[in-house]
Amino acid sequence: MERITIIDIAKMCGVGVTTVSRAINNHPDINEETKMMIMKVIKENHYIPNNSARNLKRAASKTIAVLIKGITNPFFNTMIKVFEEEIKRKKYSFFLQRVDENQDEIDVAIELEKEKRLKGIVFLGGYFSHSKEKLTQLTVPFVLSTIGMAEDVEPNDYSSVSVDDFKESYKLVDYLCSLGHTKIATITANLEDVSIGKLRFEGYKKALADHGVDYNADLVWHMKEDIESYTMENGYVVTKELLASKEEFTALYAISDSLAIGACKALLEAGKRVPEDYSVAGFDGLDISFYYNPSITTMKQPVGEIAQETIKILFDLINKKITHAHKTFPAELMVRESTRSLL
Amino acid sequence: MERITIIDIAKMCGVGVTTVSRAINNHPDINEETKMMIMKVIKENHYIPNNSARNLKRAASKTIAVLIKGITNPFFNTMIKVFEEEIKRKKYSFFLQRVDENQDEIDVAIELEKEKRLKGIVFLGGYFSHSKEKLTQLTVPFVLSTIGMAEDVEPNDYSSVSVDDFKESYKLVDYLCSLGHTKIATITANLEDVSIGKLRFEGYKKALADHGVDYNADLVWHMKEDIESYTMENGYVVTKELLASKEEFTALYAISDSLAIGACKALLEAGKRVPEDYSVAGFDGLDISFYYNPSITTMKQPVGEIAQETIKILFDLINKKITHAHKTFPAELMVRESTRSLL
DNA sequence: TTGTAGGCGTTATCAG
DNA sequence: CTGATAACGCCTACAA
Repeated sequence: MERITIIDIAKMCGVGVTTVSRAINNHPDINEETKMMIMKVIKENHYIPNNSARNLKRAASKTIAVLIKGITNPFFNTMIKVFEEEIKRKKYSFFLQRVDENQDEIDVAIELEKEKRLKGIVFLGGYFSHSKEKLTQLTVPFVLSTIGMAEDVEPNDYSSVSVDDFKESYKLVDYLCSLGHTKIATITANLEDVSIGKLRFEGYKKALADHGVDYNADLVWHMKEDIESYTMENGYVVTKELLASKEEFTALYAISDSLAIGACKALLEAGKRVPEDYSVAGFDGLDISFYYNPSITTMKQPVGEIAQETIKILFDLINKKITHAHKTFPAELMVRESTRSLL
Repeated sequence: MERITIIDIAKMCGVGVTTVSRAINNHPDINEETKMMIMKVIKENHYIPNNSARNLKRAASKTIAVLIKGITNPFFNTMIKVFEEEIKRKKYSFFLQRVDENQDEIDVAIELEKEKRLKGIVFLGGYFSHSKEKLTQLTVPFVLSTIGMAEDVEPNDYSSVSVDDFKESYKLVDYLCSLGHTKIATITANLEDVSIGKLRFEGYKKALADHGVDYNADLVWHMKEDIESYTMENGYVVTKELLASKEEFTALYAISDSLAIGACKALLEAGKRVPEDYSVAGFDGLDISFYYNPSITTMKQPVGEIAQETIKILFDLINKKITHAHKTFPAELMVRESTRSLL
């Protein structure tokens, strides 16, 4: 099968390559009729321009890439949809790239920026702890969406949109305390975690402290390293161990809804009732937290708004209206069936 | 910020571009020392080769693309992971591309094939009804994984791996009947559906017929068009309508687990018990079907095996061991808490 | 409105 | 082992 190129089309049409190029790219300087004719020939011969060649030649394309780390996260789907809509509305094209858990997203971004002549980048998920030097290798505007940042990164070096994980986590545990719970177990990230896992855990500790509840390390359980993190399975397994430990508790705070659901399952399987025997709360506000039985009390992240604001900031950056921006949205406490008052 | 190219690197190293190229691509014909030196300069200057230029020049790359339609489907994640592992194990690189619901996957594939010089393609999800003419525009091997095919497409024109949706759906409904259920409502696809939705529905009808149960159109409910299909929300809304209709039934078969969960929620909210008042069954075998309360009886698709076989066939195609192949895996009936016997 | 020719950054060829 | 140089397929001055 011969590769058919723009030159072939030009020959078939008896015109120059320029004209064909113009027909393809909706260039104004072209006769409508010849354009029609060319397009017809193109269709008939199933000619498709080679993107590599285009990108190579083009000085800049109007495309925005979204790099997503940990495609597992269920609420990314919603965000991606919003990104796509907003980007298309601005007449830019949209490119989604998954980046592996153990890949450096900045490296991927740099490569992609050159390859596709990107106008902007959105980083979704994962954890950022790159040096300023690395960050400045990115020559196009970028925004971090729902991403944990290392504390030592200069806020002036990047833009971000997210929820205040510390504060919102605090609110949730505060709510649990206000229901009279004092023995609140938690399923949280590993100790080395420095991202949202840590923030949510800090919120937990602070809330307990503010309620005069002594911190009890025996109530703190970490996700299993050998199971994918933040999954139902992880919550399930950890909760089984928690139960087996005979440690007393009246409420369980899992730092994600998926963990919470796994926890509920483990509780229910052990013949316990939720919330009669144990209150359970999650975090994120996934759809399933509503559909689960019992429905799960959680902090709902305003994913749509986060996504929208991300794009807004990105375009402000592109249009040089701003040099950087940080926006945090409040999460919403969804009080549902899985928690009850002890008072 | 100046774009730095291979030529710049060559100059800085005092060597020719060829040598630099060799260093980058691990070509054997190069002195280890000069290679070291060049790599060092590359690192220091953060030089990154331009992929567009590479793809343009390269005759063929060793990359396999996976085109996925409807990223929403939760079990695709598992499959993607397997694809990635298997492809990397074969020393090929892996490229994942999402294709929009209303985009023609073949068009995307053709474009990508040229751009990236693909060696093979996996199509995941969606529905296929392309003409032979269209299919043959694809000059590289491809395999359809978990995809519904129109009946009029020549099996010799493509390869596929999936579950027999008709047969497995039949088995599930057969099981429901064997529990003594005769009034089995179903939440299914729209009438125009010609893909897995139709197949599963046909399986439902056949099973009823074989058990001598009269087909009752009033028990057949279709997903809402204005809500994303196969979602919990869709199952939830439809089931509310079903309940409001006062139509009598003892079991509900939703053609996906997500629909089934939405259905359960609607039932539970209405004060009904599952399975005491209504048995509920789903299809797919998602993780959540196990974690839900009650756990959902379902047909579990062997997603890992399907993914593995997909890659195996793809490489057989690439190595010209075969010209096409079709493989169907059996699904596994998972009898769980959401269904009960009437006998 | 149309065509010619040069170059985008790499890799492959082929001669040193 | 190394280095010019010609493609790869397209876009875009510039000239016609």
